[in-house]
Amino acid sequence: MSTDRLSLIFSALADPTRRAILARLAEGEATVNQLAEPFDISLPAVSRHLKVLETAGLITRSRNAQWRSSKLEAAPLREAAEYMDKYRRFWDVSFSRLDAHLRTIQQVPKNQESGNEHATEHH
Amino acid sequence: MSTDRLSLIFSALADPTRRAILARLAEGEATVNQLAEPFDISLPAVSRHLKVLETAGLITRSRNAQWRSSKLEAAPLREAAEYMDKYRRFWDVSFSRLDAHLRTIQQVPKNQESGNEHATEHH
DNA sequence: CCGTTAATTAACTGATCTGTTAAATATGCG
DNA sequence: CGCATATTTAACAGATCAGTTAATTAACGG
Repeated sequence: MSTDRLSLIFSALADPTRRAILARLAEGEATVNQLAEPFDISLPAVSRHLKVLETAGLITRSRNAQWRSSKLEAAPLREAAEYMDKYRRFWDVSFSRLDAHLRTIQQVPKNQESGNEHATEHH
Repeated sequence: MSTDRLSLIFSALADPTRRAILARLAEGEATVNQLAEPFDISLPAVSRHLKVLETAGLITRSRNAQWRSSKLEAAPLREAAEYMDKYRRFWDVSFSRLDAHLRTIQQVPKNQESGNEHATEHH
């Protein structure tokens, strides 16, 4: 029984259909039928995927008449990102406590417009 | 048929034993027996976990006499982190193109430090 | 060689996953 | 109410998963 949060989150993310559903929800809330539309699988199958995502905390759902709207929830994604961050030093050659510290106090300006700013919050 | 890289990575990470193995490997290479030592499961079970991690690209293995050493590999973790990063705006309230721009030119310091809550990985 | 140690493979089991179709439930509306 | 629409639940099938024990392979060292 792997009922710990991270296991729930990672196994929810392990399915491509569920990741596609999350990607869709990143653009806004949607009903089950709307979410099912791009896929070749039955509605009950989508319903079960949503249940998995809900159990992992990746979505919340509300009812509006006979429609159930799904909404992306951030917390578990953040949790997963924080897990990855523990391993950042293994791939980010420019990552070290010293380097992070320097970036924090110096705020080295970036010429690129890719707002990739994980220097301020984490470590 | 979910043989895509991200699915392999996330399902490898979905198991707490495998995450514990990765955590151990973050401290350095180790043999199968050394990796198996903390767990109550058989050696073949650990061997299979290593196979899963290897298939996901999360470790590589080398042979030294009768010992097989496992080594943590960064690329898949980075890949997973980059996936998460696409959703960063959903949890990081201070994250947006505008906000990143403002931080770049204004140098707003942020010193919030969150404790490392999920340190225990074993089951 | 032979015995020992390290690790994997084989064969099997029970549980969980992903999908199906059919039936059930929930809600709005004429 | 009674029908249509949206969604979930039930029951089932096949695949994959995580574990076991027993057998096998690989390499070293007397």
